[in-house]
Amino acid sequence: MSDSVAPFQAPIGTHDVLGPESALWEGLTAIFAECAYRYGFSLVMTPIFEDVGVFMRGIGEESDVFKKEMYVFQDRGERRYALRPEGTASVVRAFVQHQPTTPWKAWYLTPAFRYERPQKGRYRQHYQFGVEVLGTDDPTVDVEVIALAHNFYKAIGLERVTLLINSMGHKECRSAYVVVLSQYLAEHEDELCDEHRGIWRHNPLRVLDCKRDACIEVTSKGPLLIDHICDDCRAHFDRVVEGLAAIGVATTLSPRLVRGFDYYNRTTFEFVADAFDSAQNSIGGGGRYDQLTEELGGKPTSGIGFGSGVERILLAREAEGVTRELLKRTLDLFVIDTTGDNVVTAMIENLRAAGYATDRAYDQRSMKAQMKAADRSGARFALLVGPEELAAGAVTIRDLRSQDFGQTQLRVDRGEIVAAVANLFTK
RNA sequence: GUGGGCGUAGCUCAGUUGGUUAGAGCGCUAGGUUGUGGUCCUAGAGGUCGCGGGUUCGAUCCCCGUCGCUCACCCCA
Repeated sequence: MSDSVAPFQAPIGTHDVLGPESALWEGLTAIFAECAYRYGFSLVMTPIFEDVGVFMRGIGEESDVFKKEMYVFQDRGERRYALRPEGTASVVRAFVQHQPTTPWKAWYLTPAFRYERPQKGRYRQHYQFGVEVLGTDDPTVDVEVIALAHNFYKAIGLERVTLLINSMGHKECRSAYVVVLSQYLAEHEDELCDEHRGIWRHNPLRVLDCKRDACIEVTSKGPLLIDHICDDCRAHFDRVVEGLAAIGVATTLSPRLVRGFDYYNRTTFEFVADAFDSAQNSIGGGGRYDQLTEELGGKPTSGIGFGSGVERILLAREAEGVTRELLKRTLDLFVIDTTGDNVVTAMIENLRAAGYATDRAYDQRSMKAQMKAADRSGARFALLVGPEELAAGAVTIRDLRSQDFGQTQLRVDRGEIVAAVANLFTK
């Protein structure tokens, strides 16, 4: 700590990830990338900030996320930019800009920013894995996107995850339904929760998503969107549900599922972590957005995507008590050197070049201190070089897992080290 | 944006119904023992008790403000 200046901290609602937790992040990322790869996706990277219009047109001017949670700023050229609050809009903008051949399948890992009060599972900067498919409205792709997510959760050890699914129909279905719903809500206005009683007209669909008993009571008896979608939308939805059933993915029809971004139509879905008892138990979700490319100035192109919050995945894993390691990140070798000779530095470089994760102590510490460091490093073997070994051109190799305090250590010539180590690891 | 809880060593936390030099465990450093590590022993470093103001003879403890953390609401990943 400094004498005069208070130490800086990460901004509110953001966090640093250090080891050993960061190994979990590496593992999740590797597994997600592998899942995406198996489904034929390739990585897409887009800027974390975009013209404000991308999100205004994308997630919708009227959405809460756009109205009160955007990080908007002006650059020196007076351009109005925003940090991305979610992944889809930017990726679709990139699609419109570059017009890759379709179907275009892209996956990403990105930070997302929302200006809101942080709490468990909710941050100002969080991370999302996601995939998008542009250029087809084949229900098969809906099935595959959902299956990818399903398999990803399974691969990282989550078992108690429920898939909620609904269809929002297309634009015309929805506006017709809103009329019916509004009529119904008007008749039952005084039964709604305090929050929605006065303002439900502003966005009737939101009432469906209300978690309060009063609203649930009313809407559970009211008209359902799924019953008011057109035949085409219904057929599309049925194909999705049947497709999922055919590959053994269990679905829970959730007629009241309404997601927060305006661009969704037809298939919408959400993955809920049952073990994570919180209002933030939604670990991922997505849906179809067949009008979004047009909103962003492109040709009409169907699209569907899925996003999942990394922090919430980790909370869900914790809640389920999943302890399975995702990625082995342990040291192979720790070199103890009391001579400070460059011969040792060269030897270590050789071991690293041969593929062994190798660390060492610095600052010419005592043998005891270095042995202790080796022990705590988690390395499998310690390689010791003292004055005696240096003079003899040799190294002492010691198994740090054994309890015998070095009675079985072996000594090899420096030139034979890589071979000797390889031999030890194959045992 | 609104409301609750919290803020003491690197980490996890005690503690003082306000009273002289603020504690523990872990970690860290040095030394001893162990054939050169994991156990054990000894010693040591490290704290403006978040920050600012007030009450008081005296505040880490009480009051106010502020910043931060945390949890909840709205909404979302």
